[in-house]
This record gives sequence, C-alpha cells and structure tokens, in this order.
Amino acid sequence: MHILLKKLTALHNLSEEEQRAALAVLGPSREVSRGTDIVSDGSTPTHTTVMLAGSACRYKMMPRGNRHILTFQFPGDMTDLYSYVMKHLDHAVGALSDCSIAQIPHEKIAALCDEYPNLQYAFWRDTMVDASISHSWALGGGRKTVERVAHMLCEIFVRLEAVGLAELERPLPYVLTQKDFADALGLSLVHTSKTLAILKQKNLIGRSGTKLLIINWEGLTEVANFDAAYLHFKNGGGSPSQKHGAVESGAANARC
Amino acid sequence: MHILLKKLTALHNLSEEEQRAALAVLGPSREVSRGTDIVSDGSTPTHTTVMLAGSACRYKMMPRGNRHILTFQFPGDMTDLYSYVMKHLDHAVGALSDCSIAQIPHEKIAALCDEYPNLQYAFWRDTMVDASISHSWALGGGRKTVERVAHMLCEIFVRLEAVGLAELERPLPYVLTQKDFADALGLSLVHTSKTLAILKQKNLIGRSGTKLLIINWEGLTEVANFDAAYLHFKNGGGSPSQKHGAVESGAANARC
DNA sequence: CGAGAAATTGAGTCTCTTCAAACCCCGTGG
DNA sequence: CCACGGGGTTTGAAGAGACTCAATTTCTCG
Repeated sequence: MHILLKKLTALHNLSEEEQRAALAVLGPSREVSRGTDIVSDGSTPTHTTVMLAGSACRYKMMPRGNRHILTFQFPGDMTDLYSYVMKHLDHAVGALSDCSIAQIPHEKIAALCDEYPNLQYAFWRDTMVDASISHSWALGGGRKTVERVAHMLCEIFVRLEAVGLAELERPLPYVLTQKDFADALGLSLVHTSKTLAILKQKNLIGRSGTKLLIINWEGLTEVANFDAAYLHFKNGGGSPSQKHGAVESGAANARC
Repeated sequence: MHILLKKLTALHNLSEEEQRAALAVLGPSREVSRGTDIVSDGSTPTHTTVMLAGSACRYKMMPRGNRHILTFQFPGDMTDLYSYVMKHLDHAVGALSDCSIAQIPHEKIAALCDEYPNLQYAFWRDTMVDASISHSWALGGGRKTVERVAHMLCEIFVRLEAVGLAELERPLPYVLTQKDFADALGLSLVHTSKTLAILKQKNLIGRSGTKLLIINWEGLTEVANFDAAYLHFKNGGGSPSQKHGAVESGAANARC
C-alpha cells in the first residue's frame, strides 16, 4: 500500500476509487538532500508536496536568527495542503534528512476535491490534525520540560508507527538531531541535551548508533502523560497497548 | 451586513447567493454568560457555534490545573468548524464575557459544502487561519516577552477591526482580564501584569475604565514587530497605516 | 586515522515564577 | 451618599529554571 494512502486511510475511510484517484495525481518522485528547503518562506507554491521518505519540518526563521520548527513532517504527510488553501506561505519547509518527495499540482487537487467531496473532507481533516498538533505544542502544552520532551518523542513514534515506519524495540528510522528537537521545543540545545539525558538515565530511551531508540514505551508515556487522542488516528494511535483506542471510530465513516 | 459575513468575506470572496445561503442556516441567537462553557472538552458537538457578540476562547485545562488558552474567539468567528471536521473535540470553548451566539447543525454545513464548494473552501480557509494564529502563538513566536504581549494586543485589535468592532482612539469593546492574557501567553499573571506595565510606561497603551485602550498604534506594532500577514485578511489587516496591504488579493478570487 | 558534526558538561547570569501583601476600581446596600 | 466587599491589578522579594558561553568528549564518516 502506498505510503500516502496509509496516512490518509489512518485518518479517514476512503473508497477504493477515491484511493486510486488520489494516487493518480501524484507526480514522479524527487530526491531532496538534507538541509535544503523543499518550499521556501514567502513563496506561493503551485504544488503540494507529499513526503515519501525521510523527515522534514515546517519552520520559520525568526528575527533573532533562531529557527522555529512548527511541525515535523514524515512520510505520508502532505506538507503543503496549507499552501493550497492559503496560497501565500508564511513559513518554509526544509528537509531534516535526505528525503524523497512527490508533488501534486494544485489544480489537480481542486479537481479531486470537486469530484470526490469525501476526499476533500479527508484533506481538510489532515490539515486539522496538523492544527491539533500545533495546539499541543503551543506553550509547551502547560507541561514541564521533561514531560514535554518525552511527549514529543511519543508523538513522533506514534506518527511513524501509524504509517508502518516504526516499531518498538527498533530504533526510529530517521535521525533527528538534538538541535532539531531544541528548535521544535523552543528550548536551548544545551537544556534539551540535559533533559534527554534524564530520560536516558531513567532507561526510557537510548541511542542505537545515530538513531533514537525507545527502550520503555510504557514508562515514556507515563512520564509524558501522553494521550494519542489529539493525533486523531482512527485506531487511536498508541502502539501495542491500545489504551485509548477507537475513540472516534464510530464517526469515522460518516462525513457528518 | 451580518457579522458572520463580515468575517467570511474578509477572508475570501463570496457571491451574493453564497452569502445568503450561509446566513440561511444560522439558528436563533442565544445568550451565554461570562465564565460558562459554550462547548465542553471531550464532547462530540452536533452544531457549530458562531460568535455574534462578546469574546470567548478555546481552552484546555491542563493536568497541573492551569488554563491554557488556544485562541480567542470574537464576533464572526466560527468556533467549532474544528468539531465539524474532527467530530471529537479535544478542548473546550468558554465565554470570557457575556456572549451572544448562534448555532448551525453539522448536517446543514455538510449540505452547504456540497452545494457551494466555494463556501466549503471559505470554511476550510477559516480553519487554516486559526492554525496560522496557533503557529504564531506557539513557542511565543521566538519573541521576547514584551514583544509577545504587544504582539497579542496587535492581533486582537486587527481581528476586531476586521469585523468593524474596534477602531483606534477607542477602547477595545471587550474586557479581557490580565489572567486571560496570561493564560493565552503562557506567562504568570504577575509577569503579565509587569509586562503590560512596561507598555503603559511607554505610553503605548492605557486603560479606559476596565477596558484596554491603544494609545499609540504605530509604536505598538513597532515594539511587537507586528505583521498582520499571518491573519490572511484580504485587505492585509493592519489598520489605518495599511503597511502590508493586499498581499494575496490577487489570488483571493480564484479557488486555486 | 583524522576531521567535522553532534552531544555532553560546568559555571555564571537573567528571566520568569511563586508567594504574599496591598491597592484600586466599581457596583451594592444601608 | 458613603462604607463595604470582591474581583482585578499592582508591587516586592526570594528561588527555580532556562539561557549563554565555553570547553571537552564522543561519534561517524570519509
């Protein structure tokens, strides 16, 4: 199953036909190397980007020269539905690792939306999950630092797992540097490092080469006070221990 | 002109017919008194709420007992399009002042969306502006405290002005307590108060009775480093001095 | 094996928080 | 018409958390 469909169907039910239609508009894949911008700030994109592999982020350079990461983007994510709706982008999208991406022209999205309202609904839903994640990040979610860091690790794991790219006992497939975390959390690199050290000390996480490894998922979610509901995956997210499963599966079929 | 249309047309062009259709689904108005919830956390609303008068906020109570304000809602705002898309709400909506509101059943929104794709587009756009505001709030936008506080004041003014509810030289029509600001900014009440005091000292803002008064808009935007572009109003927002006007007016008509 | 990137550690400083008390404005009731 | 009460605002002081600066260590990749 195509990674884009894995993501979309994890959020909303789509018919076979809708799935085929969505795939049909996908352009050829393209490689982007780490550190380069996929879409630049202030531009008015004509295409939407779909992540196929690798990790990226939507970010904004702030006046004081610091990078402010708004969200991470993983395979299956449509980084730029935002620009389809907004036209004018107020942030950039950059590759955090070597990535491969595909594009969809905005006209084709509009055509899809007209023909398949349910698909438009899925797209809308996708952008709203993004908003929900933003909410959760904003103001650090009222959590204290150790919680916040742990929470972000949980989020990343669940999102990757939802598209079949992560599983427990295995290191996360992508490299995110501590600087990336720091810029996403709004903390200094030093402090982020010290906080991660605490989680390592507790034997909740570790490193396997350059990659991050979750050693004790239960423990991590507990420290983080993590509830995957805000990610709005149909199956509730949250890995083996399905704690909060199927919260909204009842409504998942209906459009309203 | 109805307040809802003022808001929607400030974001996107709508035909006469679309405007009529949008108004037609509005339920009767209802009063909500200050401090009560309009929609509660964890619920699955069947209606979308339109603010007619007063100020409200989407908020979440955090484990540690603090209130975390996600966005302010002013007249014309549709607080709950979020729930139309998400079904299951992960935050509450509460009245910050006495409010009057109207509701629209979700089925009617779905019907509207089917019949008037351009209207659905406007709705989508509305929710995305919300997301954009979230982005701007997240992590304090990388600003330092005085900037942040000033920035929030600017945002509130521009949003109210866009629907014709605020003008310079006049106090803002609603009372927002410093606690409200603090909870939205993620700062302590004490610190918020001290920061506002700085802005007063500089003679940028003042108080007129219980209401806030902007004394020097130019100065305030300068301190805040404020650029209204992220609010995505067609006219660029930003009051008399139209600094960043019409950024995307060219594309505003087209759906794609 | 060496170079560069990333992570770690320590020390000093400043911001923001918490706790606590006083103040002010405004509506109410005597 | 004035005293009272309460919500909201202001102020002060002490302490915790986070930041910066700077040096060191570890890791990875060529």
